[in-house]
Amino acid sequence: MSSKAIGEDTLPTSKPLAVLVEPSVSEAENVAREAISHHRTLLVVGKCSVDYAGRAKSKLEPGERIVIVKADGSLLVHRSIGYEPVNWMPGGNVIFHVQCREYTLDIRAIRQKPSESVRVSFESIQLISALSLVDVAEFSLYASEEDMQKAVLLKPELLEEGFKLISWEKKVEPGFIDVYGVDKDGRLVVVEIKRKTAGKDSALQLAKYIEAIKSKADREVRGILASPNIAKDVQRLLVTFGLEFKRLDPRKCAEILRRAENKKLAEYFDENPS
Amino acid sequence: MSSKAIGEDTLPTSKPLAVLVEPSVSEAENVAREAISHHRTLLVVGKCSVDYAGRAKSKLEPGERIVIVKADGSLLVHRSIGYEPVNWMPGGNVIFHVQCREYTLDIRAIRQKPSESVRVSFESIQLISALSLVDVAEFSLYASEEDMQKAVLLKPELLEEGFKLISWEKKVEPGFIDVYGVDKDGRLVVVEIKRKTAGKDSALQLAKYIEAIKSKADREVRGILASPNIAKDVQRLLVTFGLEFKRLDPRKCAEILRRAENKKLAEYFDENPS
DNA sequence: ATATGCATGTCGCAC
DNA sequence: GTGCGACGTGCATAT
Repeated sequence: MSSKAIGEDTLPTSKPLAVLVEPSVSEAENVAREAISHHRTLLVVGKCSVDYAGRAKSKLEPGERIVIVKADGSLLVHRSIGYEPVNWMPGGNVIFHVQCREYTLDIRAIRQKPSESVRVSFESIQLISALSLVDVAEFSLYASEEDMQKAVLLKPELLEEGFKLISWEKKVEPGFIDVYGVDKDGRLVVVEIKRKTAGKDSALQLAKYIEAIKSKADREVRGILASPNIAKDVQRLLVTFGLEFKRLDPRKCAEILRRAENKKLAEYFDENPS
Repeated sequence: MSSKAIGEDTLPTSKPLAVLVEPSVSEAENVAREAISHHRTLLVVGKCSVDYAGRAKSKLEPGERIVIVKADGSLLVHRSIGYEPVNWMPGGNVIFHVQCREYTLDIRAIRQKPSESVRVSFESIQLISALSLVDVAEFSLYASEEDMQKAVLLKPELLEEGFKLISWEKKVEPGFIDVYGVDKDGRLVVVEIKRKTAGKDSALQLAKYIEAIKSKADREVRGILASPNIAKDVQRLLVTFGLEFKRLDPRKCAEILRRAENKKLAEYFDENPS
């Protein structure tokens, strides 16, 4: 989970490779050409028009915007309002052409599959900068295991249609069962929840719980391993023990909790401690 | 369709309100606070970490990124690669807090509905700029009427299920029928295509075509007005003449043409000139 | 390679 | 306000 790059703390923050305020288009051309050819990040603020042709066609009359060209070839044109770029090009196999015409600086981005192109034509530039952004940090989007359990308790149908909750954190011989219930056919179900990719230990743990329940209830008991994913070799284990896997998306769980309004939920769980 | 703002050509391009290269966090704080409170555009490049909590949760460890805060309250955090922002806040009812802590500049964006917040914490800043972007230009995304007709000819089901093409640009007394065919029940159908919002003239023209066909064929004839939209008062006219409206999205049409590969399509139409 | 489903989707439009 | 569909959706995953 550690995501610090080696030397990240010891290296000083990068300086901009270039910053020009109100340059001429030809001065800006050099910066733009260098930045794009060396796969740096290019940042341009200026008055420009934009034409797009490909999956559709579009025309944007002159106005002052922020344009970003990234190292991977993605291009963004942002107006003064709006979350979304008004024009763009997703990164990938994108070819750029930087050209200084009479009084304009043109940046063209072209890609195949789908075939489309964007041309940004600057008639004046307020600010241009070439940047060498150092960013190797990890981005993590998550819900905690507790969050995922709460989501399942709130919406048991996340596991399967017709699942009815009996209890949670149920004490059995080997430990605590995350979620316990019955399926639509009346069979007992033991659920083991894992926040991330489930390993062998999860399957083994689940198998033990099931044995514990079976020995007491003397009924058919299903076991469901609910996690975002399972390790490859766990699949065999599931088959061996007759267990099932249910993919559970932590982001989806997080969204469900949001919708249920965490505050009220917390009260509910405080008042009903398993 | 003209979209030039009054005075747009006579006013000089805006100058950046502020541009600071490698400022201290406290210097940057002033710029950020001013820009946000006056609903300007704020542009920051620097080493930052980002935390998001709301519909989901996310954590982004320190790295150098581009951060934009727009006049409408939208916030974007862009890494060195990728079309999409790694973190963001859509514009609208967003409240910002700018705070200079010991050695960091924090920018927090908070909104309700859905309840979520993003905090960007800068530990160093390469470049910060407050901008007053003048941009009143119109953005138009379109397919030509010819494109829309080609799309309908390629995919008649755009009009309705079971529509069979008979001909196009068919000559009748008052002029040319855009598209002519039969519906799934064998009734004749006359289609009038408009690239933009259809006015009364479109409905009247369509009605004339239908009369012309009826007088010759002596069969039931349906009339469909296909366009992105119809003017409010046209609705009454449609009812009066027993005409129908079918919404036709020019962007969708443009995409259909793309998929059909324009080149081959052009050949086809050249070889089959109505 | 294409087909399918999800997204912190966002956004616009009808009800 | 709320729900529904479209998007130059983008993007990942499964086939």
